[in-house]
Amino acid sequence: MRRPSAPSATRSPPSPPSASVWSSRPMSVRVRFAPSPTGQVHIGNIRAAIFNWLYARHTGGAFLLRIEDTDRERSTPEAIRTLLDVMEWLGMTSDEPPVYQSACTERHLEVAEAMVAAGTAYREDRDGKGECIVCRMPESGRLEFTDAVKGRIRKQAEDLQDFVIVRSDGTPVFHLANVVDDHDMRITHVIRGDDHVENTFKHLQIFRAMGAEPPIYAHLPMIVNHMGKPYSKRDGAAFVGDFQAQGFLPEALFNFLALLGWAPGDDREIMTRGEMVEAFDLDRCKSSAARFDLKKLTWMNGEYLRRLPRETLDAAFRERLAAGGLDPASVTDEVWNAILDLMIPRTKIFGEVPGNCAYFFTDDFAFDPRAVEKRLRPEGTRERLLKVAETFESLPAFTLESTEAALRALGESMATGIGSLVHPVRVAVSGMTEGPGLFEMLVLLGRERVCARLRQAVRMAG
RNA sequence: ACGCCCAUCGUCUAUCGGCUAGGACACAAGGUUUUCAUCCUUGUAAGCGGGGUUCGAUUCCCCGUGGGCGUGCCA
Repeated sequence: MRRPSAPSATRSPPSPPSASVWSSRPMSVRVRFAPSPTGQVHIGNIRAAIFNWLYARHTGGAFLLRIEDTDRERSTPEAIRTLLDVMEWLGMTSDEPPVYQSACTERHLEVAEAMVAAGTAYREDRDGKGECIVCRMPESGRLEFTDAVKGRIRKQAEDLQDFVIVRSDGTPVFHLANVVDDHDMRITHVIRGDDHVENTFKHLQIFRAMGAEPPIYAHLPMIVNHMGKPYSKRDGAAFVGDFQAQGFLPEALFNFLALLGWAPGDDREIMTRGEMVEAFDLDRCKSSAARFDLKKLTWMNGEYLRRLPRETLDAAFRERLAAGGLDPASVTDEVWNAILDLMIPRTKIFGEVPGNCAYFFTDDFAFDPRAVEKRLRPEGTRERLLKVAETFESLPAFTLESTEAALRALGESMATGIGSLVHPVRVAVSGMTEGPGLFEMLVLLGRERVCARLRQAVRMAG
């Protein structure tokens, strides 16, 4: 398949897209994701990969991976590993062995030479750096192509300039390598970012020079940040790895990203892979930029998270707690399961697990300053906390019912109401203002720990 | 500067000339309990401006405006 088809000697202009041998019969779709491994995979790039993947699956075609590793500096084995890992994490693996662009350099140069021989390219010394090879663009007329998502796109030849395809140091430039590889991989649809629309004219010109039928191009709108500006690394989470680290689920990220620039047409949002594959199509893709809404992703992640089987959640909680320096085994199985029951509905991202559950596993948990200020500082809290501790200590049994009854009784006798007890107690034992029902929490922590924490909190109280 | 592309609630989007403009996130209120989350109900909220075409424009055309991209021996 890597065979060079001899570039035709046709002159620059017409070269009608003559029906090639196989174009008369239904050619099966072949798409590719062609990232350059930089060590991180950008969210915009992976979205392009998702659309390629969906299109391949929808049409029953092939999804291929081409690693554009010609930048030897950055394309380290680790960077490539990261890329492959991300692809696998999201469940998108190449249907054929990945093509490494760096292995195709000779072929690229061979095409360039053939273009020079045919007159569709020429050698020139542009800036005294030595001779490079330049591709000839048409000098007049109008160029156009039909983009599968943007429709007809045209440009006057005057607005296009001849461009370098081989540097004076003998290395092929992106445009050449990209096109030759797409050709050799028999790519039928190039689905890529918006930022490549203008390049398409150059690419088409190289295809023409090769005497080959160009693929169909589909340009996806860009993803922009919350400010509406192009999403960059400066925007915080811009890489797939960031989301992975924060504990987002691959299925949720996939679903969310698929909905940026595409919609099934009905009102479905949460969809299975199969549903997305079935509903996906290029002509349902939008052509305007989409903003990345972290809140919606977070919501969607929560939806996916809560549908996970118990064992998966159990394992994920254990893993996250351990990563946060907490020991899940420090509580009994019974308590552990009760904690899960309480915390799962309150979890949207696994990354927040250690922070939200710390007080169950250690006495050395953090106090939210604002919570302390609001619930512990107020006048009289000290006395109330002490009183609660004494009451709890004198209880015959420390249960859901007994603790609640005791606190209510105390609250009524105090005129400040039960709220003036409940809130400070919560902060005293957990360090925060939110969490499971107070009495469930108390019982799980146990009388000893609760009372100790109440007495400790007195020091912070007003 | 020139060229290309884009333009519906705050955000993601539906609408392929008939719209009382639909859904989701977020937000607000209520059901609820001490908080938070979940769940349910309800509510606020949109067609960038100006011209045309048409019986009728969010939908088609033009001009503005705004934004993005491009104009590299970067990818």
